[in-house]
Amino acid sequence: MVISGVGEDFIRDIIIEDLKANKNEGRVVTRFPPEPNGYLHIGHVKSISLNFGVASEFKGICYLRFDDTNPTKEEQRYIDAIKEDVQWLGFDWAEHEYYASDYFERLYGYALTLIKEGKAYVCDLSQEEIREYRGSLTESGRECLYRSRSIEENLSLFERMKKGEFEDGACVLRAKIDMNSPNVVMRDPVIYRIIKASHHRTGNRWCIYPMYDFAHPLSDSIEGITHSLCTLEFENNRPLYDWFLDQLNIHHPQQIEFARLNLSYTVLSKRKLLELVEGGYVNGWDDPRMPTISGLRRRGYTPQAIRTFCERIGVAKTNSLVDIALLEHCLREDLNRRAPRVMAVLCPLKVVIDNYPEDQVEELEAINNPEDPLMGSRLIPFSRVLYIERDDFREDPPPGFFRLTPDGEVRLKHAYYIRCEDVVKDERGEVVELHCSYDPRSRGGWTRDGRKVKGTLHWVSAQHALEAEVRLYDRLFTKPSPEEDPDFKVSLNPESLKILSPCWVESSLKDAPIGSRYQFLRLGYFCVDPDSSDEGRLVFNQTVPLRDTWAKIEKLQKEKRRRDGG
RNA sequence: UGCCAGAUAGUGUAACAGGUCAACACGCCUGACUCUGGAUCAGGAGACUCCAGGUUCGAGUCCUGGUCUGGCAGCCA
Repeated sequence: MVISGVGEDFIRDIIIEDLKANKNEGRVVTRFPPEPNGYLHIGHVKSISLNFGVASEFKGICYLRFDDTNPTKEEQRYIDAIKEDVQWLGFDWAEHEYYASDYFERLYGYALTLIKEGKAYVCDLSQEEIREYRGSLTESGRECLYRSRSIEENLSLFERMKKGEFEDGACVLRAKIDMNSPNVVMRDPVIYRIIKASHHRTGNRWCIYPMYDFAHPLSDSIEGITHSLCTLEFENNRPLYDWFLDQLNIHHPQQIEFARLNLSYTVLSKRKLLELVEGGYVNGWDDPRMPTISGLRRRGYTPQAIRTFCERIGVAKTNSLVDIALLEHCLREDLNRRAPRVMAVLCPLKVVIDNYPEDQVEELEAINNPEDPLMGSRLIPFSRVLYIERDDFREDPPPGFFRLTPDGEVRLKHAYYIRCEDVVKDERGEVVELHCSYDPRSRGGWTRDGRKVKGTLHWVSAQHALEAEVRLYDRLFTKPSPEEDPDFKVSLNPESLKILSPCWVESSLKDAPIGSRYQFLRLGYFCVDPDSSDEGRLVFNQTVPLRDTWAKIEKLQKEKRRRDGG
């Protein structure tokens, strides 16, 4: 029952203690309760992973419950998207798909019980008046005269609310608790409001809807939840959560709060993500730059990488900001194992092998994944005209550069050693073509003479290569915590998307299915974007670049030069 | 001048009911290896555990008092 290795946290500690004490007869029941008013993002995965993880570790069960108590904000399409995302992540709620709206009748009954016991009343105060009467953080509130209405009157009024006799906002049902409570949440909170709007599941059956504070604990109780895990901002609401359950004297789950995930260089709030979508700052909820599940999926993230990440960040009560580098590390770790290697040239530079026969084509063997021999190998065509990466040639190489240079020799991966013999430039002095010679003895990328050739380049045969569009992504924001600005959009990264075209990829990618992931050798991981078409249009998304030691060295060199240069 | 919560290397988490040199991961730095400057491997730097007192043979862990940070005044969740 105790988890091996990592995965211990204060919540699991509590559950272990509860189990020892035989609380809940040894059952562990959790739930993931999204409101269907937006798309899931990686912050939600922390909660999903916790709830489903805890349940499975303790031989319990986790439900998926839609918290759909506000018809003005919720939509069926969000429910569909949420289900797809949770499923894609690999979590299984089996037949336990529940809706708070399924409990509306029972919740209404509980409200009647409270009224009958003199613990709830209908209040006619306007929204502004309620706010005034509530007092402030430092001053206690005041009781209004509606608070002393008779039970009969409350019953009849509430009935009329339900029947639709009043307009939206005309009155509300409130719990009668304590207007002087130091906790503002307890100052007679609203538990039912009138909303004459069609609900995505109950249609027009109801015109009164329960508030979260009322619906949530009762839904948890109805379902027999044992541990109700939620984020820190609900800490203040816990006394109210407990109050309803105590007053109604029904099954009482334990609410436990943990810190939500914050990730550097992005925002994780539905409201802000919606703003990015609606403001056209990104191309929809599934834009590969978005931290939404659908965005990450389109970007090429694997469910496993995301789940591993959520396990490694741990669960605690301190507000924290997790370095996105950890997410990227988990991603690379997973992709390194599973992604087949292929060759692709993003910024092409033409290379002509002068001593290679004009119309000869050779098929060379290339291993698909050195991390996994079982993935086998494939044949790739080699011919006289090739493309290599522009960055892989320097006419005037900086120290430590061991790629192609005038008169220098490098290895073409899986192919031959080549030597640069001539550099062709256009009228502006731009290098447009390289003339090289190859060493026939080095076929396969190796010679017996013990020659040391340090640089190895990826390449693609010009006549065989497929044209592709490649989309490069960078962090969405330029600051680690964009939310610290009054307008988080000021630190949006203007270079978060770069479109490269034409790029050239090896011919084996011809029928690569949408979503399939590859390592473009020496460049990074890429996946096929849905914008690709059957007619041969190929679009790749950069999922994450490979660690690039040379880029780091060169950056340091440049910085040093700038400093020394004064 | 309210209530609640939190504070451990750059970042995130540990340290089991006070007891080996405060651990692990990411990141960073070295080096080895390598047909990916990838991966892998080996090593290293980095924390007076928010502060000040106290209890104790012994405190990150307990007590007292501070400081700082976060949350709360929707008919949102």
